[in-house]
Amino acid sequence: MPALKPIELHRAGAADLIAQALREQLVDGELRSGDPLREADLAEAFDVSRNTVREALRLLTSAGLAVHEVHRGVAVKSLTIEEVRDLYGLRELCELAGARRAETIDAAQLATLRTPLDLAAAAVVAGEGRDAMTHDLAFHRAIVALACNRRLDAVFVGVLAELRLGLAMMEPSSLEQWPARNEELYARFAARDAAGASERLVPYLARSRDELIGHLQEDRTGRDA
Amino acid sequence: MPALKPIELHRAGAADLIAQALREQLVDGELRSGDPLREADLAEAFDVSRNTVREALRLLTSAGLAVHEVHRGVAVKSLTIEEVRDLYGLRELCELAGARRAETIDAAQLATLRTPLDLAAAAVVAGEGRDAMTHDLAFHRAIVALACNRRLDAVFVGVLAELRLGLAMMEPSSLEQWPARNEELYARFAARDAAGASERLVPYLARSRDELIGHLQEDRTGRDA
DNA sequence: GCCGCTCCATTGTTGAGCAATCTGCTAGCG
DNA sequence: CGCTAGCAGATTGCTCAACAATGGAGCGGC
Repeated sequence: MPALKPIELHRAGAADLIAQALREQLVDGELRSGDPLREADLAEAFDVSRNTVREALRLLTSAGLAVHEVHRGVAVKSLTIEEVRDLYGLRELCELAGARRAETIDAAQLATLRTPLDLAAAAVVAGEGRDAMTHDLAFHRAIVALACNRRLDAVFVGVLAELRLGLAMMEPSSLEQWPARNEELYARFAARDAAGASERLVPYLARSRDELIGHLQEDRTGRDA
Repeated sequence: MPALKPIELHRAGAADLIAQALREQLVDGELRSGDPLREADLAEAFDVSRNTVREALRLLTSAGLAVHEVHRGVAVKSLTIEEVRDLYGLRELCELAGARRAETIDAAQLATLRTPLDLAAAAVVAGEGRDAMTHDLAFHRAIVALACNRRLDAVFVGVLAELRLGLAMMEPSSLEQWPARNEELYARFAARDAAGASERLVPYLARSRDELIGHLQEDRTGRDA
């Protein structure tokens, strides 16, 4: 037999499942920045023991999605403007590393870029803002994946997860423009034009960053008032 | 009163302390790749409950320093050659991001590069290989810090921690050459020559990577025999 | 030799319990 | 009226003991 498949089952324990469930509530916007994550509540909600919840919260905390203050508990992290700037800086490093590989891209890799692009476009047409963002981010993840570095992928996934903390609470203003922008970017990859892809990526990210920062500033002034 | 100090106390819980203790045992080489981390043993050794140990192990695992297989427990991670390659790829991205800032470096930043360099040189003279490596890595951390991106720093610290898993088990072969290499690199920063710094950084890292990979291959063949 | 079985060590998870600490409220004081 | 001290409730930090679930090692039969 040809060695069936070395697939790692990576079975998950309860704590992992709960952490994942909370992550999903984060991207769905059901949990907003600053919301407290009380152990007793979660234990009852998920019908597990408080200890298991604590393990799940440790996972979220070390993933950077929540903050933990001793004797005050865990709360959904709220991003500062400086953190957003740093996250986008790191995001740019990751994506540029992927873009650099555009020169040697092959058909299969191009397809991994194409798929989320089509899904995102469909979601935009359907007016599903949240789905559009999910697939848009998947497109960018595929760009990073071109660098063929799993560790880099892991970092990027973490960065996106944290960014979603902020992105989840804003309606993207220019949703309709995304497909055109992404197509333009995709065309550079299809043409194996690494420099062109990079040149388009940087202002793309800068604009996204400024949009999020602007939103945070609005939110902050609104909160102070 | 002028707002005493906005210092974050960041008090640590028992789990954090244990995780830190284990981290230190890792860099000191007391724990080697593959060593099992049994909950009961650690609970007794640190005189805490098994639950607290579990939390600490979760932290180590999500930091990438240990692996966790359900119902089989936690063990110190052992790096594959591919992972080392990926880690060095990511490390290069981080350090190049710092090197790019060499053009605008000021005297204070230059001093942050100088200090670990001197400490490393002293350790080499004293024949303290482990200390030499610690300070050498601090030098590289200072390079990355030039990028003024805390998130990037955090990623880099994680990368170095994982690399130490491999570095801890080998005696660096060319220890005496380090100071000269580092001085050469430092000179490029002092001269605000970003391009020159990058050009020297890349082969420096490549050599370090190949040394580690070579050591891993030796070890692997040795283990199979 | 190989297959299945049993036993043992270890992990996964629970639930209760208590000390430490934070928070908000109230009472007393100037 | 404003302010501080302190009390009470809520919440977390950590422990302990228990039991189920699982994986691996050893063992006997074929």
